Formats: sequence, C-alpha cells, structure tokens
Amino acid sequence: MDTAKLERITATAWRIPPHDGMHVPGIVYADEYLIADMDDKVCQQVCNVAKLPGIVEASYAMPDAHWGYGFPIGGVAAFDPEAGGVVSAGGVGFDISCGVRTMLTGLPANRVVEVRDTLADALYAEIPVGLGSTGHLHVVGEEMDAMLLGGARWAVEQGYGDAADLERIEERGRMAGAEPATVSDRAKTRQRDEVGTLGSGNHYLEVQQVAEILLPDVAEVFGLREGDAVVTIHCGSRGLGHQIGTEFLREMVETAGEHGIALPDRELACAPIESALGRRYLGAMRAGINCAFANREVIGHLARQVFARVLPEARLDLLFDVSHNTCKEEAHPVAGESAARRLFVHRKGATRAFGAGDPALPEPLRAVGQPVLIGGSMGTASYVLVGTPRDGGHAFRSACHGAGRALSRHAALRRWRGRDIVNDLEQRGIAIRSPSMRGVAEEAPGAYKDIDAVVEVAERAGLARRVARLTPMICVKG
DNA sequence: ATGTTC
Repeated sequence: MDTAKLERITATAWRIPPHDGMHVPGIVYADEYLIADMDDKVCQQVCNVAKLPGIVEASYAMPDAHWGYGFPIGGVAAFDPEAGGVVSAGGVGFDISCGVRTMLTGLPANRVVEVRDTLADALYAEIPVGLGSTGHLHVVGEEMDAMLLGGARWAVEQGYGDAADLERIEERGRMAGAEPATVSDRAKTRQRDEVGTLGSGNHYLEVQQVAEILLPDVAEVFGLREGDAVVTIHCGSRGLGHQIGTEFLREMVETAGEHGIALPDRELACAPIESALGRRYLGAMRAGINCAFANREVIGHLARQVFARVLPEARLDLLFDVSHNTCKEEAHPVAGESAARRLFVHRKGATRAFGAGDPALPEPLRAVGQPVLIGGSMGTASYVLVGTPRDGGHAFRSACHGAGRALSRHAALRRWRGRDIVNDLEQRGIAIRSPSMRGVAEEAPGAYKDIDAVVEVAERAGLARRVARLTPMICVKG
C-alpha cells in the first residue's frame, strides 16, 4: 500500500484523514511491514465504509485486514441508530458468526502424538467436512425455529454438548433478539442437514499443542499449560448464513435509494437500523448467530465422542467460543465523549475483545478478560489472546481474527498443489485430512500473512495481549 | 464463506 496519503499516528496505527464524503477518519492497525504488504483496496474499502450514514469515531481495519466484499475482512465499524446509523449485510459477511472455539484436553501433547493417525482418521470419519457435507441431524419445522432461537442451548437440550459449555460462549450460547420468522424457507431448507458440519474454505478442526505461554497468570486462569493438547474448531453458519446474506444484500441494494442512502459501492448495501428492513435483517442475522453457535456446539460434541473412544482421558472442557462475523448492539463511549452510546458494531473478520471487569464475561474470566481466539492458517500457529480494558478511540474493544490472506485463492491455486502441501506438512509432523486437494492448495500456508507478526502488532497496538501460541498436530480441513 | 451463476 502507498503510505503517502496516510498519517502514521503510532508505531502500529495509520490514520486516513476524512476526504471525499468520509464522515470519520479511517484507522488501520499495522506496522510498516504489514502496511506495505496490505492491498490498496483495503484502504479504499476502509474509506468507503467511513462514508456510510451514522458511522461514529472511525472506520477501522485490524492488522490481518484484506480485501473483502464491500467491507474489508478485518474491518470494524460502529453506527449510531439515533444518528441515522445503518446495518449492512456486507458488513457482517456471508458466513454469519463464523468463529472459533478452543477446548482443553488436559493431556500432554505426546499423548496425542502416540495415537496421532488413529485420532486424525477418527475425527475425519466422524466430523462431516467439505462443501455440501451433511450432518447427523435433520432439523426441520419447529425444531429449525427452536435451533435459530436457542443456539448452543438448543444443541445442549438435544443432547449435543454440555450445559457447562454455555458460560464459555459469547452471549452465553444464545443470541437474544433472533427472529426465525425473518429467515426465508430457502435458508432453512439449505441448513436442514448441515447442522454439525464443518464446511469448506478456511474452516477446520485442529488438534494443537500449547507451544509457548506468553502471559502465565492469564494462561493459568484460562487453563492453558505449556505442552498440553487442545482442540480448536473454526466454522460458521453454513448455507443458512450464506442464504440470509445473499437475500438481504439484494434487498438492501434495491431499497437503499428509498432510504436516502447513496452507496459508494453497491457491495456496501445497507439499511437504517431503525427501518423495517434493518430490524428484519438484525432478526435474521441473530438467528444466523444462533445457527453458528449450535453448529460449533454439535461439532464440539462429536469431537468429544471421538476422543472418548481414542483418548478417553481427554476432558475437552470449553475454554471459549468467539464469533468473527457479527453486528452486535453494544454500549461504548465514542472517542472524546464521556457517556457510552448505544451502537451497532460490525465486526467482519474481527473478534470482540472485552477486557477484565466487563460484565458480559462469566466468572472466572471476568477477572482477566475475554479469551480472543486467533485461528491461524493451515499448518501454522494459532494464538490465544486476552482482551484489554479500553475506553473510546480504540476499535470498540475489538481485535484481529486470524492471519489474514496475503494471496487470493486463485493465485494460491496457480502456485501450489494440494498433495505437495499435505506431504510438506506431514514432514513437519502435521497430519492433514481433507476431501479436497484443491481446497488445501487454496489454503496453503504461504497464501496467508505471518500470524506471529499480526498478533505482535495487535498487542503493540493495545488491541489484545498474547497469552499462548498454539501449533498444529492434526488438521481436519474443509 | 457458498448446493463455487436463481
């Protein structure tokens, strides 16, 4: 990216002054290396978001930001409904509530190494993965609506997962305000056999080891011990979220003019939060969040079943479950103001990162802050961070979500072959199981930014602090 | 991300 038009405000933050109709500045969190590699289109998208009605404080991009549909992936933007603020389907993304959960085995990683291939095969056999994969459940009619209302709570009621998990999920496993009636029959039909499936793309289940502890006191509260094995699941709301996104995006494009909104890019289609369409989207999007909660809860249960057979001493207690693609109603002080405002915070490829003392956090996490789970690319490290207490002017208590793509899927396909990637990783002791060698090539580690650099910048920028670095042993890949 | 172009 050409940094000539950017003001460097700290070692890890760049400001784009408002111009050409931007209501607020853009802020990009990056060091000189990450900003140099970031696509100019990220800045353009940050600026476009800053032109939307009712945006407050700034249009943000996290250190892992890359080009996305309308909003950048790694984008954070908050809107005030009292100031004509909008909600945008493209600002949430197609994979509503795509997110990550990490579960603690309580066992040293060498116990996994001893049974690695057996465990990898069993996980791959039991956990549905890949494009169009179908699951163990068939959810229709009133059950579908109950799932969309109940989220992970519904899954637990169905016998998938444990009630103790619920405290360790954002919104305690159930997003309030979901309106299943606003979700189309087509979206529900697409989902009826997909609950409890991993999906494709960058989604995965990994068995990882805690390679390094960076913040011992917090790691202890989180239950992370150096050398232990953990299980991390990354997936979202599958066909249902995608269908909701597709339908509302179209409707928001068609009605933007009626709402008096001039779109800088049709991919930024949006509706006033206080409009009928805005409220309807929020009801459907929240149902999509519950779908993702239920999905990850069911997959977590399937993983526990596999471990119970292959490695029965493993506990698989849930550390936490975070969403990366949401629009949430939250109270935040805007920079320069003392009182908090009621805002609708879009996080697209970004993680909520609440600090110690936040009442949204359950005990004992409230004492230290929210676990911020950063999913790495296939074969590379992942991180557990912890949210930091912050006031206004700091991305509405958000952090990055992953490594972030450096190359497009298309470019990755030209450069790598899936089989070679699998062999290379096997040489390094990492077992990959995937139905799609094309998918593996698209997800080649070299197609992503350096996650160590991304989280270091996130920490230096004050977005979150590093607690533990995780490295993969087994990856079941979509 | 996605029954990878209703």
